[in-house]
Amino acid sequence: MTPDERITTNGLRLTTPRKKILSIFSSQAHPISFEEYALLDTTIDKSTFYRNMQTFEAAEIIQGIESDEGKRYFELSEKQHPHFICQYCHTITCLDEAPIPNLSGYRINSITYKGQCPLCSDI
Amino acid sequence: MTPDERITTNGLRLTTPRKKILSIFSSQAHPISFEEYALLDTTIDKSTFYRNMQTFEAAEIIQGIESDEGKRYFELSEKQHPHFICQYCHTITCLDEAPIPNLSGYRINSITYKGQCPLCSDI
DNA sequence: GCTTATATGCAACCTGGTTGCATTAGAATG
DNA sequence: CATTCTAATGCAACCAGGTTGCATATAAGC
Ligand SMILES: [Zn+2]
Ligand SMILES: [Zn+2]
Ligand SMILES: [Zn+2]
Ligand SMILES: [Zn+2]
Repeated sequence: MTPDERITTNGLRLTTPRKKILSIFSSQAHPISFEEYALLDTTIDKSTFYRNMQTFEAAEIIQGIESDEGKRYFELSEKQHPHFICQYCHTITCLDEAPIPNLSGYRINSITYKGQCPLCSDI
Repeated sequence: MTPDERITTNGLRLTTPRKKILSIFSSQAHPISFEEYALLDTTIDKSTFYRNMQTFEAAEIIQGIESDEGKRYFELSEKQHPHFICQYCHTITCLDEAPIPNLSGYRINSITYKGQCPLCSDI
C-alpha cells in the first residue's frame, strides 16, 4: 500500500499538504522533527503539520518518538523497529535488525534505547 | 552510599532543598515529574528543582526519562532497569527484572518501552 | 565569626506544540 | 460540470514545560 492509499483507506482526504508530507517522509532514513521537516517543505504550516501528525498517528501511518531534547520526531510506521538516541550527538538511529523482546502482559509498540553511539565512543 | 553522601562526594553543597529532593525521591517507587514532586514538597521552586535535576543527572545521582506526553520524569539512578510507558493510562512502570540487551558498538544508558500495560489490556 | 563561591528564589523569558476560528477545497451528488 | 457539505488549512493567539538573569541567601572553609 502506498502512503497516499493509506490516507484514503482511512477515510481521510487526500489534500495537497498531506501528499507532500507523506512524500517527504517516504524519502527519510531516520525520524525527523518539525524543524527538519520545515526545511524540506517551506510552505507547510506548523499547525497543519502537527495536526496531521496526530491524525496519521491515530491511523498508524506515522509513528512519533520523543527525543532526549524535548522534541517529537516522526517517521512512517512501516516495519516496526527500535531506535537509538545518542545523548551526546542527539542522532536518532533506526535499529532495523534489533530484536523486539517479549514482556508478558505488555503489548510493546515502540522501543527506545538511549546512550552513546559508536561515533561518539570513538572520540 | 546514602543519597546525601552522593551529593557531597561530587563536590556539591548539601543544601536544604537538595536534602528534601533526595529524601522524597528515595521514597518513590516510580519516576515522577516536577508536577508530582511539587505536590510532595510545596515549598520547592521550579527552577531550583530543574537546576538540581540537571546537576544530579550530570553526577549520575538522578536519571531522567521522557514521557509520551512531553514531560520529563525523574528517579534515583540506583540499579539500571528498563521502563514501560503505557500510552493509554500514561503510567510509568519500572521493569526491575527485564534484561538489558547488548547492541554492539552502542553503550546503552536507558531503555524505554511504550505500548499497552496489562491493566489497560484487560478493559 | 568572616569570606567567598555556590545555590536559591523570583520573574521574565523561550520554544515546542495546541487551539479557535474564518476561509479553502476535497469529495460526493445530481 | 455546478452545487453542496464537511473536513482540512492557515493564521494568530495561546499554553505549558522548562530555562535564564540576577539579586539575595547560605554552605563550607579558614
Ligand atoms: Zn553520538
Ligand atoms: Zn526508525
Ligand atoms: Zn495502562
Ligand atoms: Zn525506574
